Amino acid sequence: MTKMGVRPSRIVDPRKKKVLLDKRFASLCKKAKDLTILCDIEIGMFFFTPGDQNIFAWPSLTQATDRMKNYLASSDKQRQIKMVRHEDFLQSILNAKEGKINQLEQMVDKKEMEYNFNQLVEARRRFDELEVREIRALINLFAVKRTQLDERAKQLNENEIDSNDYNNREENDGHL
Amino acid sequence: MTKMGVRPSRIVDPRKKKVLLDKRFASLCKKAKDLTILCDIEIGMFFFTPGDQNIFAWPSLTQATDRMKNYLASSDKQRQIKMVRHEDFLQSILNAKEGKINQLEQMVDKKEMEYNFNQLVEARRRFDELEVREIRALINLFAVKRTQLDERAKQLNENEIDSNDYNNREENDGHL
DNA sequence: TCCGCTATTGTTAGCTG
DNA sequence: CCAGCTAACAATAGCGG
Repeated sequence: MTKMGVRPSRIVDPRKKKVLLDKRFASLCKKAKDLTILCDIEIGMFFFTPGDQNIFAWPSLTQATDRMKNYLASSDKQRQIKMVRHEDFLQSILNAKEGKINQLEQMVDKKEMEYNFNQLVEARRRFDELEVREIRALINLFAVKRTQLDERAKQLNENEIDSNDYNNREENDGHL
Repeated sequence: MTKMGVRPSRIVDPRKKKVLLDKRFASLCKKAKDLTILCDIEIGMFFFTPGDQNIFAWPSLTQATDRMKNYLASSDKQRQIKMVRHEDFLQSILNAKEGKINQLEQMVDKKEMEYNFNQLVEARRRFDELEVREIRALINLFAVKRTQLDERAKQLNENEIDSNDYNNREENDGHL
C-alpha cells in the first residue's frame, strides 16, 4: 500500500507494473466482492488500458453491463426529477431580460456529445441485429436443405422399387 | 476486515450497513484511484442498490461511461476476431448431417436478450434527442420573444414622443 | 449522522525458489 | 511467469463524543 499521506506515482518498469497490477487488481476485485456480499449492492467495473490489451470487466461482461444498466435506469428516474427543475431554469432564463444563450448552447453541445455516444451504441445494436438475422437465415436455410434432401431420398427409394430395369438400362446406355 | 479464510456475510442492521458501506466504499474508490495512477489504467465503476437509492458512478458518470465505452470499443475488436471463428462454427454445423438447431436457437435467444437491452439504450437515445430539440426550440423562442420585445419597446418610445396624451388615456382606462 | 480513536486484522512490495 | 514468504504498513470494526 502507499504510505500515509503519500500519493502513489506512476510505475515505469513494465515488469513491476505487471506484478503490481495483478496483485492490486485481485485485491480490488476482492474488496468489490466483499462489498457486494456485505451490503447487498451491485457493483460493475470496467478496466481499460490505452496501449495494452489489458481489458477486463468485473464480475463479468454481462453482469457488469447489467449492473451499469440498472445504474442508468435508476439515474434516469433521478434525471426526470432534475428535468422538471431544469425546465423551470430554462423558463427563468426566458423570462429574464439578459439572454444567457451561450449557456444553453453549451448544454446543446453536451447533449450532442451524449448523442454521439448513443449513436455508437446504436451502431452496435444494428450489428447485433444483423447477426440475429444471419443466424435465422442459416436456420431456415438448413431446414430447406433438409426438406430437399428428404424429398430426394424419397424419390430415389420410389424409383428403386418401381422401375429397377429402367434404371439399369439408363445406366448401361450411359446417358439420362 | 473479514477474517482470513472467512467469507463476509450480509449485514442485517441498516445502521451498521450504512457505516460499513461508507467506509468500504471510500476504501474501494481509493484503491481504484491508486491503481489508476500506478498502472496507468482506466477504471469505471457503477454502484447500484436495488431497494435503496444508493446510486453512484466512479470517478464520475461521464468518466465511468467513457471508460466503459473504451472497454466496449476494445472488446469489439476482440469480438470481430471471435466472429470469424463463430462463422466457421456455424458453417460446420450446416455441413454436418445432424442438426444442432437447439444450440443455434439458444444463441438466438441470447442475441435477442442483448437486443432488448439495446432497445432500452435506444429509448434513452430518443429521449436525449428530444431534449436537444426542446432546448433548440427554447433558444429560437427566446430569440423571437426578444425581437418582439425590442420592437414593442421601439413602438412605445415612438408613441411616448409622438402622442403622450394618448398613452396616458390608455393607462387610465385600464385596458390596452 | 458523522468524526476520531485504536487494537486487531488484512494488504503489499520486494524477494526467494 | 507464478506462488510463497514476511516485515512494514494500511484498513477497519467497534466504540465514544
